[in-house]
Amino acid sequence: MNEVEFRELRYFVAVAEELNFSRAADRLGIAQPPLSRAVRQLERRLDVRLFDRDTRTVTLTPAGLALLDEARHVLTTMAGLTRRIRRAAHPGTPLRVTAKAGMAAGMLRAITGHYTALPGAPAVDILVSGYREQAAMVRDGRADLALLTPPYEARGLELEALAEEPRMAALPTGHPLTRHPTLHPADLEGLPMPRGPGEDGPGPVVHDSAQLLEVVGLGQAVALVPRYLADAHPRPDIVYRPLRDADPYTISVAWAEGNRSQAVALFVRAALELYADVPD
Amino acid sequence: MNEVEFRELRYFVAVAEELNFSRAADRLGIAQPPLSRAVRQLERRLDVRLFDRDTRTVTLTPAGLALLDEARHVLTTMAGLTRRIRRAAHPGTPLRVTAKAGMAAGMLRAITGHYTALPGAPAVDILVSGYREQAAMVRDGRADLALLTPPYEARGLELEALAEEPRMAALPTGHPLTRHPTLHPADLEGLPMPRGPGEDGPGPVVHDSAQLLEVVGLGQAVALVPRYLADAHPRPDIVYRPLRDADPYTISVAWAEGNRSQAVALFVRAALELYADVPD
DNA sequence: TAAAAATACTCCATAGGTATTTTAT
DNA sequence: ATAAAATACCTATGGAGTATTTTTA
Repeated sequence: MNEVEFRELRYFVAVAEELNFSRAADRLGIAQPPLSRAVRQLERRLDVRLFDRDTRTVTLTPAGLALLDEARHVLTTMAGLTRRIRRAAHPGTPLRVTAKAGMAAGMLRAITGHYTALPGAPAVDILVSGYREQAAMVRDGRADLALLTPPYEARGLELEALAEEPRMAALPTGHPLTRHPTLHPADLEGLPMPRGPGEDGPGPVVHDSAQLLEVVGLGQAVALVPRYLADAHPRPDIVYRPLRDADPYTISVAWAEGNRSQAVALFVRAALELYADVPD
Repeated sequence: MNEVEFRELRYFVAVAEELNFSRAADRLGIAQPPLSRAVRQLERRLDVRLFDRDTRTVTLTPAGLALLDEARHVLTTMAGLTRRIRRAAHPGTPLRVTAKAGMAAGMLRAITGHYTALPGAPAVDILVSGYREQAAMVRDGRADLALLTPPYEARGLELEALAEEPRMAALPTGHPLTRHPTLHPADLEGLPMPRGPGEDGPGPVVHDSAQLLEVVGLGQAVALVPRYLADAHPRPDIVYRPLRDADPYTISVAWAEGNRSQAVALFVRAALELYADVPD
């Protein structure tokens, strides 16, 4: 037995995240000594030191850092695979599609309608998902498909572009820039922009588009939003202005790399039939 | 312990490929009963029947078929990860780059020269690889990087486009189509084209570009080849003609998804500095 | 009847637990 | 003095082996 096992990767990731064997063991629900031994065994198998450790501090070696990223990916792939296979076996389970609240309204409803009319198509559950959570939900199998807008991490996903939405600048009413009928991305340079949790930079942190519009309306930031969002949320405290020469949002449908299920393929085909106006 | 383990996937894939527990056990170097039990345990864990089996025949269920593809992918990812981490830990190991014989000559030599001049860049080993084997070599960790031309399976890879090569039609001397100075892809419709091992269709099977040119020269087929190949192999028995409106070959540099090693990043940067004439 | 999977059992390698020691702060 | 990893030792789960039975082409 000289092969790395999943359990060892799970243990390694826990230690790498806690940087403390005792806490990691606690989190894993095992005792500390077996965890120490399992990590040592992994190091032996890979013939690599993954942690520099003394009795007070644990730090990742460069090799450990490289492994951490890849091991996380393997684990989520595995989690997703497990969920998908479990579901695939029980026929009649609805397809789970996730999208941001705002965009889902029109586009996802249209695709779903078109899809469920097809012969042999199962029911569709629409999942609302948190800020920038769609890609992760597809990767780990909580959803079968997602409608995505950038930015997203494409790793572990397969994508098909569906549509391009022009972007609008959202400005607080009365902002000096609102005097211009159209704006250029450079005009917004240096102004505070909202950011998602986890992103860094200046500007207020927002968790969804409602909060984003709120902080713009209060004059705390300006934002770039796709046009569907502007259309769906006319507000007296916000003025939208079209942007010249900004990259449009490309809205894509995504599914887990390697998912060859009939239902997923049908859904993608339905989506492309309705929306495929983007050249490959 | 309710988690699927790596070993179970290996066992499952062996049985799925052999469709015979005894032979699979033999291949795995274990006895048949533990293999049967391991597969049953996997089925219990996934709560899915993977094989329909009686004592005479073993066949994959639809769920099993779906799992096979994904399990293979997880196994090669894991094999690649292991190789990469093992190598990453021993500094000074040369970077392994693979490409087809024909193209490697110019492009890979140029990139390698540019790369090795950089400070901190390790040596580079150039690996020759078999027909359409480059992507697989990167996925399973035998190579760190590859120069690829279509068609290839992008799963598990990250890519950066480097250059576009126009395609030429390779025709046997004296072929009626050689009377036209340029051709259109439609002109070749229906003619026998060489194919790689594993591809199906009419036309002779070839393993490398030398064989490909040979069968063309013998009048057994016509072929589409990138221009560098035409330039490198002028032959009296073959006439090359430019193609109008054919998709060019996009030559890309590829590395394993998630490989964030310094040396790989440097190499990609060196490649892009020399060849990045392709818009993103 | 013969080939192949399942069952029954035995064994032992190893994952995991408890108690203790070592080490660095 | 203390927090945390390593070591020592024990237990038991379950992975693997051998022998045998069951099943069906």
